[in-house]
Amino acid sequence: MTKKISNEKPHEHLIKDAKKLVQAYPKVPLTVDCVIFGFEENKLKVLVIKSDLEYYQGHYSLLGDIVKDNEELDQAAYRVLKERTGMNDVFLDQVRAFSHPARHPGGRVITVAYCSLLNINHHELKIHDNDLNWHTVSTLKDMAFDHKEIVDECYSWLQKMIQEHPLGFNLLPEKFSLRELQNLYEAILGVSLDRRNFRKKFASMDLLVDINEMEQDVPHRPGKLYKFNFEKYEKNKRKWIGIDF
Amino acid sequence: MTKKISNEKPHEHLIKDAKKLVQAYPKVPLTVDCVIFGFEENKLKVLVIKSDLEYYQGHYSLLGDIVKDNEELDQAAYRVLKERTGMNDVFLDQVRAFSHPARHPGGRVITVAYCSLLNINHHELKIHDNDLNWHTVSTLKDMAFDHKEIVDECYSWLQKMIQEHPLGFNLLPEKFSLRELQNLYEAILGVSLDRRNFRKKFASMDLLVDINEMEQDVPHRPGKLYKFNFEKYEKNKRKWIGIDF
DNA sequence: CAAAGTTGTGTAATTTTTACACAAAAAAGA
DNA sequence: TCTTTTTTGTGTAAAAATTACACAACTTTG
Repeated sequence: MTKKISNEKPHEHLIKDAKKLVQAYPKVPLTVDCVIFGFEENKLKVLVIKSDLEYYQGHYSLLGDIVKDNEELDQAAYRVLKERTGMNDVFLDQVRAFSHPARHPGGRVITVAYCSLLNINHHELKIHDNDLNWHTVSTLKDMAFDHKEIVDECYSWLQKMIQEHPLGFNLLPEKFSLRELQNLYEAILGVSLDRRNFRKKFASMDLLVDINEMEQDVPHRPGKLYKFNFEKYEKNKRKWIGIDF
Repeated sequence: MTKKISNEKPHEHLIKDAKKLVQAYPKVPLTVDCVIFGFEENKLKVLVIKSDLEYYQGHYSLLGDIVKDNEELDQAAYRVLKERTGMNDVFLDQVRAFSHPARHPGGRVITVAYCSLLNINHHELKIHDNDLNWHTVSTLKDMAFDHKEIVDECYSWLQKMIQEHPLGFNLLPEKFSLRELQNLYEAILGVSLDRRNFRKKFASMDLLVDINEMEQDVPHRPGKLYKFNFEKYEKNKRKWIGIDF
């Protein structure tokens, strides 16, 4: 009944010209910023560049760019990544938007932060720019804009994500030893883990493939090398149901 | 050494005028959209409104608005919430940005999705607009724009979050029975849970306060009422370390 | 006052997590 | 080539968490 009445009501105030509507919207400059993590010498690193703003002279900044007309945010982030590192097919995920009106000294700019993980020693990785460098995350400070806040947020995001998803492998070479894997977890989570339990855990997941190779050129007894079986993981991804807080 | 050289290098190409730089940036219209969840008759609901675009005549749309000049995204989302529901102090969290170039028929509009949880029966809740209504999440379809995709994403987000954080309580009255709490979890997660184990779990958390009241006006034996102890939760929030994927 | 429906509770079995130590392998250096 | 150093690789027992499962007491309804 009620439905009928509302259906019969003439559609007053319906907007016919969507284009005109959108043209009247206020517009803001929009950028993406990439927090590109790497892992080297048992430390989590992030790729930064010297700010090109005089205002932030000497401070580091994240790699970012404006979002182009008709460009998706993900696309823009991939573009930044490709332009700056030469890398394709890198893990990348949106974290969140940062919108403080005064976050940019040049006026309002909203940015969407992306988190990316790559292997610092990947042969295709090309860091062209001299001012680009891998900075240890734990010693970062005085960044340009709100970039420190963005890094902090992405770092927290990463800490949570590597416990729930096999992201960490993106930071390692394709072949890695269990020790390297454990070092990665320990460095990122900032804890030390029991070696036997760590190995048992990964063994029970049955997602590491023993490739029958050993580490080379290590100054100690070499460990076995493994690959991560991404296909198997994708197939068996388990839906976790539980309540825990 | 290298450091010294690069320090001595004159700071060529430093941008002096940040304002001019930003003025040259392309700009895009930006909106927020709120996925406002409620819980009623053991079903998860979402607040929707008939689209005011002729293009989407008859389709439901989320509650959203443009982001104003110098307005933070969070602020804009709170404003939408306040204007549409009359509610303050409601749980609200950013989920992610949606940026498909063709997501709006009027041209490019990027939107940032927020997820909000409120008690449908809260006495301060005022749904002024006749076209506003609470729609069961599971039967939603044919929404305007990419709003169905946004709802789906927020629903997934909610399923994950209620397992890790005590968000669910925002959907219930201040005083609730364990049965109501369990119904909430079952409805949102789409599973059925063992009653004894569910109660044991919450009892072991020791975050529910027995307020020595009983349910009123229920057509069966009334259950005890509880409140959630948010203060205690905030104090004892545990940092979970574990690897599980 | 009987019937229907719901609350509230405990225990045993299973699974998962934690803590912990030693022998074998390889490299480095004498 | 032998000794030292460092790291790999492995199992078990205790503790904790999760799961499965049934019955009596209470309240409402008719």
